[in-house]
Amino acid sequence: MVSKKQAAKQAETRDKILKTAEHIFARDGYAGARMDEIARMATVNKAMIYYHIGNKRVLYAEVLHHIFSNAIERFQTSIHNASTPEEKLRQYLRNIIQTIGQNPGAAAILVREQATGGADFPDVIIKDMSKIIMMLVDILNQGQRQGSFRETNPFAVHMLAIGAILLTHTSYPIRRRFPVEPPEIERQKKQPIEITLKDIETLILNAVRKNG
Amino acid sequence: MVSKKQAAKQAETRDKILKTAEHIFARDGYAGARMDEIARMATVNKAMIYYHIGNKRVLYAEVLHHIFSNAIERFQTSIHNASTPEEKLRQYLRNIIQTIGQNPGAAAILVREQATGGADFPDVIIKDMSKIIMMLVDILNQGQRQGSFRETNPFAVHMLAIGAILLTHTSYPIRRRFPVEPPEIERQKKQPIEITLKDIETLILNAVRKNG
Amino acid sequence: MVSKKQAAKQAETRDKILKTAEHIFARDGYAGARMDEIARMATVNKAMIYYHIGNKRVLYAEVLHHIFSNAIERFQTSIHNASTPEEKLRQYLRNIIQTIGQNPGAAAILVREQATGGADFPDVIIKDMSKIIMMLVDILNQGQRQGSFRETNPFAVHMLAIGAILLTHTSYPIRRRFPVEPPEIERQKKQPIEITLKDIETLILNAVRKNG
Amino acid sequence: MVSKKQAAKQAETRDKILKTAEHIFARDGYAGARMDEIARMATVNKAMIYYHIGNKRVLYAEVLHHIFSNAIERFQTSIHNASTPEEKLRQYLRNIIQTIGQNPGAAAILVREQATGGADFPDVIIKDMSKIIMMLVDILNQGQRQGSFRETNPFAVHMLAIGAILLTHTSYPIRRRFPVEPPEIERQKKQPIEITLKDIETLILNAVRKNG
DNA sequence: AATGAATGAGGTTTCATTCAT
DNA sequence: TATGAATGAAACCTCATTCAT
Repeated sequence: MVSKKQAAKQAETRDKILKTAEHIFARDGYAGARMDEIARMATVNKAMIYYHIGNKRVLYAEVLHHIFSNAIERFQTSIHNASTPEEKLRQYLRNIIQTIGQNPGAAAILVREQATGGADFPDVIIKDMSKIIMMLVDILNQGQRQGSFRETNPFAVHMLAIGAILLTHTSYPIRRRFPVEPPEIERQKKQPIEITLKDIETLILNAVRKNG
Repeated sequence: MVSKKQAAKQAETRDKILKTAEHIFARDGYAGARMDEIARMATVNKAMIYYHIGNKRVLYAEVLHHIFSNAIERFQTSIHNASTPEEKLRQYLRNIIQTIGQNPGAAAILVREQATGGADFPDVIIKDMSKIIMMLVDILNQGQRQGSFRETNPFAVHMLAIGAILLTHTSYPIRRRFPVEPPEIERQKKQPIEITLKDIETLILNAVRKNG
Repeated sequence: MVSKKQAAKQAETRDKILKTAEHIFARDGYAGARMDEIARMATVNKAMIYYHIGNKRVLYAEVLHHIFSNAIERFQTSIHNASTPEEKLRQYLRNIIQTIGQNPGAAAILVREQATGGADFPDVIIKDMSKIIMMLVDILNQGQRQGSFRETNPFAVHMLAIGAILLTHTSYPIRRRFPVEPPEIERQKKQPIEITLKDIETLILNAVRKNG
Repeated sequence: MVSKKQAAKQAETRDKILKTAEHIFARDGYAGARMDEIARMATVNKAMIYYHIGNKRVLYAEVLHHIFSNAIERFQTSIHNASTPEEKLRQYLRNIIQTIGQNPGAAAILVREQATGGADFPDVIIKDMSKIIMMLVDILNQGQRQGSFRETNPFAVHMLAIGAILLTHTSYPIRRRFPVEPPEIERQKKQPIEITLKDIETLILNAVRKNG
């Protein structure tokens, strides 16, 4: 007999834990994260993590899952609405940018995972990522057939997009430390992340389109 | 009075440690790496790491330094030989590709460090990275003035280049796990890393050139 | 919601650790003491020391604090009850003797700390020691004004008292190894610690009183 | 065939090691002392300590021996020159004071050793200390028979003398940290060690003499 | 005699996980 | 459910001692 109130509270606790865990995993990586700190920051007893979720690995998987299930869902919708391949590609890139932007910590976790060779990536997620690439393949193919896109290697385009977006996010704090000289460059250096991302979008479109 | 033999052996030991450490840090990250394993894999007594180099943090810093001082040096040379801005940019990209390709583990470490916000990055290295960007700025400016390049945001171009190259390297193991359907895509998926990188190079050139 | 039983057990664990630590620190000194042994002798998991108290330094400081706060409290009470300065001085000495006698290990720790120049002594304790000296100063002054005590240097008297008492305690095991000749001396050598202390008390009174 | 020069240099090295070791052992105690630091401070290769002297225990024993053989020798001479028991006692106390004063570090080591129960004290030294007590016994007996001294417990007198002198030396740094109030006491607190020792001498004489 | 390198045992501390209440 | 206490494995680091040159 679990009352609704209890169920709600339980869900809330679970959520608090996951959100905190995402933050810590993003900051410290899997090995660097401490169950103690996660519990403390979530104002939850350490044993409760084990009770509600499971051990460190499970918690990590859950965090990944949480990030992705949230993200991919929102992702797949808005592309069909676009008409031309160019518009679709633009939509596609904006989706990725938005998705990553809305999940603070997600970028860092993703990037780290890549570095590990993704040994900890659950298959579900791999499958989801694969779907995303296939969507890109479709868009590029369509554009090629219509004559508006060049012939390109979709994996290379994918690397370009994801790599640049992730790096832009994760390198942001470092970038501010760069010493640069001419004042005009200094201004560009300080520009907000969104502008850089917008320019990346344009560059990728230029790279793919037949002639700008 | 230290014999030459001893001095040589000492350098060798130091080197063995650093090389092994680079490998392990790349694979497991800072927190995940184990001093024990580094010592074992380097076939060196654990205490020797502390004797020759220092504690874990120092070892890590040394590894970073080793990677960068090796890399950046090789880097800055070959660009002046190129004549046209396009050729220079190509040279520039190939240099980055080569440099990262020749330092196994460097990519993973770099990428992780980004994820941390680079808190552990020594200033020297930041300065070096800055120099690399400034080189890119010069090349892009020159191309613009000559009318062969579009007007671009150099930071965005930098993110595109470094992000894509790093991701291509670090994601290589994951990529092989992608399930993809049409056999022609499957073939592309399996293509060696060098081909993807070549295609990335082309894409970036396209993105920057006025009209391909 | 912590049950009373748990709270009691917690206090008990803390106490067990502190008591054992006092013993070990007294026997082996700070550097010589082993956290392992303290844990084993206290029948407590090693990590519990860190959980309940802290690292080795903190444990040591806690032990010092424990000794002193226990001691000084009991100390300051009984002197006011005495009437004549002579009686007060006697009371004072007996208090010190008792206090040190009741804290096995305290003497050794104190003595060692002196040898270090007390670098590790918390200020609180220094202050407490200072209070004790000031009490002695008062007693001696009062006796002088009344004409029953000689004019003396209170610091010298303090050294005499504390030095002799501490040494009597700490040197007890060594003393038994002294080879002495005439049987009557041998008998004195073997006398229990309390008799020596009593005689020290008398000697100090004689040293201070105007004429025995 | 060892040349004289070599022998001299060897002795010099030995001496440097012993002197440094005395200093370090005095400061850090046996367990706290580090062979590394001793070697470094003596500007001697670590292995040389083992070559010239032996392992840590042996080094420590050697330091103790060095302190005592130097000290006790000088000690036993000058007492016979005195005529009255009172003069002899004064002579005796001054000898102890001087001996301890001239061996910086000796006091600290001695005091620590007492705290350990002197487990590491060689028998030779115990015997020497015994001789010193017997000298005191003789002086006190003589004085009693002549009617100038009270009947006293020689062990108690010995504790008084040694305890106070050692404590005065070892506690000197701590004493300066005592907060004391009336300016006249403050002045006394700051007085040099020699004055306190002189006053201790007087106090002990008063304690033993029949009527001051 | 002298040096720098090496060794191995052991010391302090941390941390994921579980237990008792 | 929730808490503080407990556990044991292992991680980092140190240090006395020895070796090779």
